[in-house]
Amino acid sequence: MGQTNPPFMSGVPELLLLRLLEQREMYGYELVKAIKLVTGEAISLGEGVIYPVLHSLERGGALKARRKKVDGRTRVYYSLNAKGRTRLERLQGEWVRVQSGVSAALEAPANA
Amino acid sequence: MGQTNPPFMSGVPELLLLRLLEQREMYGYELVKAIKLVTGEAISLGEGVIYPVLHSLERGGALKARRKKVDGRTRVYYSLNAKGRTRLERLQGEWVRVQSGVSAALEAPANA
DNA sequence: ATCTATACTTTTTAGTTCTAGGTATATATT
DNA sequence: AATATATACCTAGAACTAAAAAGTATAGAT
Repeated sequence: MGQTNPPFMSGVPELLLLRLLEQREMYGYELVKAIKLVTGEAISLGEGVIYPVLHSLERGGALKARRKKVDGRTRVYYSLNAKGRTRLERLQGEWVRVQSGVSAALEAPANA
Repeated sequence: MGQTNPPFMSGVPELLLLRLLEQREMYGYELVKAIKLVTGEAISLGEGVIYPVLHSLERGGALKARRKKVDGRTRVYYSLNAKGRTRLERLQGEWVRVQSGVSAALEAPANA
């Protein structure tokens, strides 16, 4: 008892973050802009979504953080480590599964 | 104030229900099985998800309910009305938008 | 007699995401 | 000089969904 699964469609913000960080290290504010960009404006996640996810991924050992001073401002750059790559693969697999399922439902005339 | 948007990935259970009911009238228990079937087991929504959604859609005027007695058991058949068809179109459009956005993010090498 | 499948329902809990605020520095504008 | 905008971080609280769990009841199979 007490063992609950996360909502079946969740984890997309996380998936997007991990996918971007797989390509190169980035900082939070940069990720906010990047997500809007790569999704063609389709998805827009505010800082209030991004930062908490970054922190929880770091706590969970999926991300490594590195502070860097640039132009007097401090940036926190995040990069994937092994655990993060595993997690990315898992989330990506789940997404493809769900996405395929929904597509099937939408396309199927579903009759003889 | 007080005006909040729904989570950007939500509404998939609703979308699936509406899509199935667009094809023919069905009852709750039937929908539970049908969703598993048409999504190729990718998505499995329990009765605790289906019934509340059906009720709220009915209250909102998107669905019409019709009770029917079959073999001593009572079934509540639901069918789409105009409002439901509009809602289906909107949700489907949203889904396609988000789905495309995520796909773009997953596929993009995103560099020069 | 018991178990499984059908059929509906509601309550509680868990979890994510959204909004809205807050701090602070640098640069551009008026 | 003052103000506005962009950068960059952070968090608390609210809103909302969906999951789990349990409950009622009938029919049919073992």
